[in-house]
Amino acid sequence: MRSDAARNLELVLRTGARLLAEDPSASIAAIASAASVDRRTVYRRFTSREELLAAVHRARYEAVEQAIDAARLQEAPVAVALHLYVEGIIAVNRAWPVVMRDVRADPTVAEHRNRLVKEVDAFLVRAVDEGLFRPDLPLGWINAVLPSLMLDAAEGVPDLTPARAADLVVETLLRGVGMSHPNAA
Amino acid sequence: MRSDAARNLELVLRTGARLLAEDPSASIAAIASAASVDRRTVYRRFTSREELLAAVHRARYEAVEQAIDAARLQEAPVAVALHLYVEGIIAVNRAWPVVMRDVRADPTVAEHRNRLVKEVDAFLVRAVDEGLFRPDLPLGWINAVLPSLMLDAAEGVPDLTPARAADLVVETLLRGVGMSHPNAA
DNA sequence: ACAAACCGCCTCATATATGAGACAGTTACT
DNA sequence: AGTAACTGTCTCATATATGAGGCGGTTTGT
Repeated sequence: MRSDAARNLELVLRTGARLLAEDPSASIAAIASAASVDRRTVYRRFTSREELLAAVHRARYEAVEQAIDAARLQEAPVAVALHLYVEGIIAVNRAWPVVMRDVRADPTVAEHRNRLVKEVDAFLVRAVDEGLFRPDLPLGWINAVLPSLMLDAAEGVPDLTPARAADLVVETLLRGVGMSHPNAA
Repeated sequence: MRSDAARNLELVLRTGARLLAEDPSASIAAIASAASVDRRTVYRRFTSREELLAAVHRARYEAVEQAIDAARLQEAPVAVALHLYVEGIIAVNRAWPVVMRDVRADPTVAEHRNRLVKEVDAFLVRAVDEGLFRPDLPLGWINAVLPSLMLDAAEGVPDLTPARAADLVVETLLRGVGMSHPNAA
């Protein structure tokens, strides 16, 4: 592939992620226009709209995979792994702000996603076993709350660096935002 | 309005909320079909698609308003008000599962929403003042986290009643899901 | 039972998004 | 400099969603 083509491809993917996050039904024309590229250029690279969507999701999940690998979810101490994971995902959420909703679209993407979800699930179980999380809560609860918090940190407090935002997420997750706990006062 | 027309209207609104939550670009035809009603019936009641969307959002925010009023955010003790508010919103999220994203659509709806947001903001400030929440966090953080948690509680743990789900949200919000705090063990 | 309201179904017009073909002009590598 | 790759533009076909008019039949309220 020629270098300018590669640049355009990257640009289309990133612009697509951004626009689709704001409006999941953004048209190819709108994406192309926002990327300062002709609509036809997009259609030359991706045969169909679905293909572009799949490519954007793929880009995102590759970034997620890198973050997961870097967090060493199975080997590192749980507290460390948790922080690394959260920080990585916050960065990914900012770089690839794709909506999580219609993930079931492409089968390859779904499979990729399921593999990563399984890894995180295993980590959460380990975190409970090793006493980081309370075991008396519905298992699905932490699983639901953690991604929400990471999304809030990515979008809700954009001034914070990923590292500081991760501090906030982990602290909120583990101890909450209430006043009365040992480390307060 | 005739009674059967009222029933159909209600049905369309509820079905619309459900479908639009799953897929914000759901067509009028899809909504009508899911509501076992002809497409033309919808268009008779709502001149345009925007109008239907606005009506659905209006229905949701009226329910939110009821929940806020019932919580007595300014008079009741903060802990009580918080719990009542959370429980009410969880119920609303289940009854009117509208996406929060494109709220900026209709001006009347946006205005309505802003008024409610302001009320909740004031309550959160009071909660900090009265020592329920830690004051050393970005003000926007609790504001971002609370709605996410209420959404997670509505969708992520559907088996729990609104009251039990509210317990979970409040406890998670105030003390987190970590192991080491005074009430554990 | 009767009049009005309402619904379902047909049809039509319009707008917008998708996808592809062809070709001239420009840009990148060797 | 020359070749291959790439892009922009124009055009066309197709599909789908929106919105509205009209009409016969059904349901509701009195």
